[in-house]
Amino acid sequence: MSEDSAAVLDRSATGGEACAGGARSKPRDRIVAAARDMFHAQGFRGVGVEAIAEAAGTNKMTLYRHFGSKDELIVECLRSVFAEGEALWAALEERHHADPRAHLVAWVREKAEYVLTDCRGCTLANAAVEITEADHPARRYIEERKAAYRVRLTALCAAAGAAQAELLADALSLLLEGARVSRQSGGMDDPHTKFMRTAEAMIGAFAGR
Amino acid sequence: MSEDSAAVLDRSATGGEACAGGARSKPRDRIVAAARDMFHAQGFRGVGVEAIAEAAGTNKMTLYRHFGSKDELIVECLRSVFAEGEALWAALEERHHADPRAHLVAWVREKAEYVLTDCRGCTLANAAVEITEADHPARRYIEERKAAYRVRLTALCAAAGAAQAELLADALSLLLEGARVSRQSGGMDDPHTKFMRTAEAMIGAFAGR
DNA sequence: ATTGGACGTTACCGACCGGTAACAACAGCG
DNA sequence: CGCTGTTGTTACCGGTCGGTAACGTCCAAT
Repeated sequence: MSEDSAAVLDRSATGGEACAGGARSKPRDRIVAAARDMFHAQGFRGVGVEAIAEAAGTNKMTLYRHFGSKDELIVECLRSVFAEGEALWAALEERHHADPRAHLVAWVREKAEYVLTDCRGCTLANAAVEITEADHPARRYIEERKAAYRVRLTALCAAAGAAQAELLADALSLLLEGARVSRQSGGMDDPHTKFMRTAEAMIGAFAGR
Repeated sequence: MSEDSAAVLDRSATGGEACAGGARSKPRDRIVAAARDMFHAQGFRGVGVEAIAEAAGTNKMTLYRHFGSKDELIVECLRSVFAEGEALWAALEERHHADPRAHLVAWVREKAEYVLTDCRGCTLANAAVEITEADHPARRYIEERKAAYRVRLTALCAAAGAAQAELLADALSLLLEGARVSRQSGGMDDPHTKFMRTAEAMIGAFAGR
């Protein structure tokens, strides 16, 4: 009952690089990997640091040697999540750098698939819902990143020839965020389908066909 | 520091009836009223029963005489929130019973104003995000109510002459849910404005003009 | 006036949580 | 080899939380 979940999630947390041999990744990386999963699945307030350390195959003391507090660990997890999103965006950009409109609908498709796969929504948005302390460091970070994401999506919509790029970008954001939260609260079958259909219809309406 | 917040929220929690004289409403009603506010503002896991009882001008023991557990109280609060939504819907229906399309855009307007006013989103959806236990009684309730709300909105869209009533209803739901959560995570100025503009444009596209 | 039921008050319980101290084991590296 | 920095282990602290027991108080109905 003690070490049954140790080396299970021995992923390399830096990206997709293989960790040579049977060598475990460094404790810090395992901690943020485990914390990301558990925070996402059970909520930030629903997971204790001890459980995180155990799931990461280490212990609480080591965790606190790398992160000054649970709140710092939370912020680091959000950073990690956002970085992953950045990587996905960069991949899309590279694949469709010549055709912004194709980039945009590829983005919609990807997000739709993500909504289909994961039933616990956007970690950033969930954090905003769950972390209510106004001065929590995670709040500032979330706002920054959501804003940054918005200007990028707006730029893409503009590049795709949208009539009102900002309005289209915001509408798409609303739809996506709504699809993710609707997935959690039930009451709608296949929100990702509805998201994709409406989003693509919207792109068609704003950016010609 | 002890009884400074006692008789402050002495609202009659049954609706709009005036409570005659200076008579306080019953403890049970004050408890759910206080709990609703605090859960909404600070999250379900972020508020303790003792704080709720104190804010309601009573004490923990009385709270547990009315509610078997904190989880039961949570469900009761969700029930109360939903009942309030029902009342608002009924009022709209009565005012626009002859014109479903007017009813629909009035609904959009009302929700837009709500998004503008309240910065902590939909209590039902927040609960779905925050309460991660799969077997929590609140989960079942949320799913039921969201589903019920959906069939009603779909019926309204159909009555308003929408081409694809279900798709329109779901799209509006996505937009609304997205607007509410976007209000919390920042990154967008005036989500309610964007919600109203896109929603009305959508109604126009689906239900003629 | 008596009674019964709802409410208030205090104290308490066990469990958990975030965070820390102290010390042992272990690596790599000169 | 010895040294240094990272990790593992255990035990502990204060605080908070959900929930309960026991008893006192008040009011309303009979």
